[in-house]
Amino acid sequence: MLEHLGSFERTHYCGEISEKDVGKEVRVAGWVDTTRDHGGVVFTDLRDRTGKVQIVFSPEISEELVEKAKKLRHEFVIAVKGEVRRRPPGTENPKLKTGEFEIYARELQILNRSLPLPFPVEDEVKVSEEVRLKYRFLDLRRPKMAQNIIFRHRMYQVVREVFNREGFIEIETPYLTKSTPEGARDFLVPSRIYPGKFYALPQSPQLFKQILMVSGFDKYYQIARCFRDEDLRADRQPEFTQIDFEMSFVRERDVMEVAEKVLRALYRELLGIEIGEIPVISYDEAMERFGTDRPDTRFGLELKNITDIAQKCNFKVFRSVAEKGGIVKAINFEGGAELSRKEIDELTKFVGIYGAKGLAWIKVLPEGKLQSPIVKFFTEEEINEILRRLNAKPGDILFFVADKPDVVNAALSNLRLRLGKMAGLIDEGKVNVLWVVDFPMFEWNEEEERWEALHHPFTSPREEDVDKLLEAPGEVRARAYDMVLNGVEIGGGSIRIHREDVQEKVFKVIGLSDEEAKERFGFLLEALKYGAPPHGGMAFGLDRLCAIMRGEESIRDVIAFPKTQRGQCLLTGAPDTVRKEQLEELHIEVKEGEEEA
RNA sequence: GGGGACGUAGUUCAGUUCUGGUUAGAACGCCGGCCUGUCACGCCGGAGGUCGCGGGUUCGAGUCCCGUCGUCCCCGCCA
Repeated sequence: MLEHLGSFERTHYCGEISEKDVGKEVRVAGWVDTTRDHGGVVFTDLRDRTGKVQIVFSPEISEELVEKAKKLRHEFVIAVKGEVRRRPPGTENPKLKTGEFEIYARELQILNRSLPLPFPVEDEVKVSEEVRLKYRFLDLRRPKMAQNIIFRHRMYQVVREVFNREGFIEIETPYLTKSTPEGARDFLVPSRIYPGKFYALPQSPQLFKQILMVSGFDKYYQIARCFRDEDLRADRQPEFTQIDFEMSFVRERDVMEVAEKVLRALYRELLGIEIGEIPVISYDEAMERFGTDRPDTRFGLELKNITDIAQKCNFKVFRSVAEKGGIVKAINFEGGAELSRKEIDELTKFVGIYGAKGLAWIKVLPEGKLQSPIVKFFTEEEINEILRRLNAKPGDILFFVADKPDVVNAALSNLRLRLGKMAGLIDEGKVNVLWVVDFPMFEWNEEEERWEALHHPFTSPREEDVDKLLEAPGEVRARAYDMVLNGVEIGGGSIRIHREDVQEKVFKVIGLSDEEAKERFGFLLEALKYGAPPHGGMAFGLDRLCAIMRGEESIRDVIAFPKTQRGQCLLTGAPDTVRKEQLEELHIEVKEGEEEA
């Protein structure tokens, strides 16, 4: 039954049949989307990656041909030779790009069959992700998914165009490299030649690109795969792609300008959107106003600090928090006074996820009266100052969280997002980009009782802070910058340390002994001794950016073959056990009872 | 490591708790037949189920209990 391609040569893609082809003989090939058998005439929608076109099999051409066409089923692979005709008046299909035309088939080759499908190949498919991932080859035939993947391809091209035009050199860095402590868990690759030794897959090309600067390449870029063995989320995969670049003899602004060029080109050329001036705000300001270093500034509902009032008030919950170094912040959910007790309870539960022990509230009723479980603890002056500071009007509800700063900020920044969504305050059409700068260099890790690099330990401190590195690490500011798009961190970078003495100091602050530093990063320290130029760079998260630009919720929908939340590839079944001989060659023994069936 | 939602034909779901009871339904898809302008074609007929898996309670379990596996969302984690 199946036929060979023979001398068939495709002349057109399905989705590209147009006015100029009318009357011409064309040859198309693809997958059978649907067939409609009318007894006499048979209609088939033929699909390839460009779209669909209707094929007509008519008994007026050949009874035999129609009989053959009746055998077509979903996703059969066929090649068709026929004449493009304008459809008879009244039978045009406005839903199809090619809906004014159709191909009158003269020849039909059935090249392959398909089993009945586990799910229909169409955009509005309501099927579990589990099934989609198992049959990813079918999922990727769905026009929306195919377009996502093609869009991603076009992103690579635009990115390369910009960097090439700006004089950057594309260089590949190794995937088999050295494990580095600090940061995420590494994926390890055992060495066959060196028993007991391991390569690590890179968490980023960071160290290699810095070394390339020392080598004098001056401007480097790469669309690089990165690997991190951490738990997954909707926006996190164990392997992901970065648009990575690095430049020598630059300051923050130079790097940021290149990044802006890349982002602007992507939006202009792929979506026809011009991105305007990109504002810059400090980390401190972002934390104060939004409670996060990646604020979504498409809407208001900003946080207000009332710790000073809390310190003096008679509400013990607030006051004791303030006295212990905690803070109290509040948010005015305008027009929210109609929230029910149940809804408030739900929001209380919601902030609990982020560690908040409670959610205090004050309703300003339409007639101006206050309703709240906590007003009785405050003087009239204090209440008036709170209302003034939050710009509260009748009909509003104020929410308060008191706790350690990170808990308050996490709880309220997430509450802000939730309320913004709930009230429909977020304009999904907006493209809101901003820079966050002036990050602290270090963060105190309470569990490990040591300072940690907030960005990474190769980030340069500000010149004027270098002297404070050892005495007051908490006050040191980093020369780092993050790019935030609609509340998503899409990229980040920094001016790096190019002096060995400064790099050693930073290692010391984060508790890395000289020996350890040498052991793990000796090659970097060594390189810094041989004429390392001042340099800096940045990396964009390509998957996230692609997902945002395509309006997808999950980066899995812009990755051809993603992993599940437990890190499995449902298509191939990875990870999987390997043969005993393979393990032996690698000098690896799996502990008894820890093997999965 | 923790919290939550879900798991029943190929697929999406109903049935599941309060209230366990003979033969587990629907839609789409699939198979067969009819139909010359459909495009979510239409009409007639048919097949298709280890109710995720294991154990328990019971005269009797899709339904109740315990465990386990899987998918998704979140917290921790992700320099």
